[in-house]
Amino acid sequence: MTESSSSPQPRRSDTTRNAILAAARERFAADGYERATIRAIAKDARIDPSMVMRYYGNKEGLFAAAVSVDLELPDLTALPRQDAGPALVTHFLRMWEDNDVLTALLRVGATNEAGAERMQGIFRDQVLPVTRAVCPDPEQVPTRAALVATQLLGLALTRYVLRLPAAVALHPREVVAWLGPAVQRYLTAPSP
Amino acid sequence: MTESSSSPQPRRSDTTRNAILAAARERFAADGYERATIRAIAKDARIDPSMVMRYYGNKEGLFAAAVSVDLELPDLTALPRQDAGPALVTHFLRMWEDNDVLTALLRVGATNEAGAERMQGIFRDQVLPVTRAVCPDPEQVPTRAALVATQLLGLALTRYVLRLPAAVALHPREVVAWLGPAVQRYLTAPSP
DNA sequence: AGTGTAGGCCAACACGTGTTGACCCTTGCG
DNA sequence: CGCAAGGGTCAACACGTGTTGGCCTACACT
Repeated sequence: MTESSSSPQPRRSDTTRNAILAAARERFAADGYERATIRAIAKDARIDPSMVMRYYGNKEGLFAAAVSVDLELPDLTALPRQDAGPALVTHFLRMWEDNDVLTALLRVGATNEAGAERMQGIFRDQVLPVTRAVCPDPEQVPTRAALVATQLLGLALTRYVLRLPAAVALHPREVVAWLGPAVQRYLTAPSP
Repeated sequence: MTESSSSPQPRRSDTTRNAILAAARERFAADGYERATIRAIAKDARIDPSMVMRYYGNKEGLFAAAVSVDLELPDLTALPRQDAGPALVTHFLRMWEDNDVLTALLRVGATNEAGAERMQGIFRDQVLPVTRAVCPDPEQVPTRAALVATQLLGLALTRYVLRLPAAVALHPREVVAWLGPAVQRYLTAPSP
């Protein structure tokens, strides 16, 4: 029970709110924005659809509340520079494996303009800074970060969204062993 | 009753059919499956929505007819083995730049189960064989093809769907220079 | 010419959606 | 106890969707 951190008193309805958010995350991740209906989410949360509106205003508000992403990216300056790539891949893999939100965001980002913008924001606010810490030439930071995103989001897409069998079958160890060096190269290798 | 199916006479309605398909491709690419409405497609084609049903049965049939993908992958055995990666990247880049269908398919694949299955089919029927021609160990073919897909689809996702500014800004030459070696490594480098 | 058939439009149906407002029930406090 | 306030439900609205069937029109063939 958290009471003094930001919201003064725990409301009696918090469990319902959380149930709604959990159900919303699941359905957005599974179905995307349009096909995840408020009625279905409410049903999952064992609640009336109108409660969703009461608490979150409208569908967009629900999505905004349900999908807030903190990649918790590690501080890459803390380890040897040539380990950054594998470390990033490892972190992403674990993050995606047990986090509906990321799949939801990717699915929605692929169809919904607002979703795409949100992903751009995450890239700008979370990926770029971390890249900046590792990459020598500041001018190359956006390019290199974009290349990294290319590879990591491609992994997420094929493995968690499209579910290409061959991509799903990869053992996490294999993924790190293969993608780690590739990402490392995007981060620190001299421009070709 | 009518003519044979192999090379029938050009029907009077072919221009309409093509207009519908073109409009469908555009809208599916721009909006994804659910938000691309038959009414909107019909309007673009300057036609009544019911014509779409007459010619393609239902929305799913329209999608199936509109999105038929031939990647026209080059024969990688025709060039030096170490050029396969850059050649693949170059080909994909050109393919995506002027082909709505691919973006449409990716968008739909991200939300729609049927779309995802279609992408799996393309991977199986078109990407796997080409990889097989280049990759020495047959047992590794699925893995390596999946890795390639990871990188190439990641590029398409960030550049054409999410439109991350830094990914859009990359000059095609840069893309090839950076991704070419990465793809090459996935194809032919010894397993790590 | 006449006529059958394919091309095309219109209006409507059934349904599912997001959203709303009126109405209960429980809780906590005076 | 009484009673306000918030948590929760019900039924309905307005709208957009995929889809259907009836009707009109213009061409092609005999």
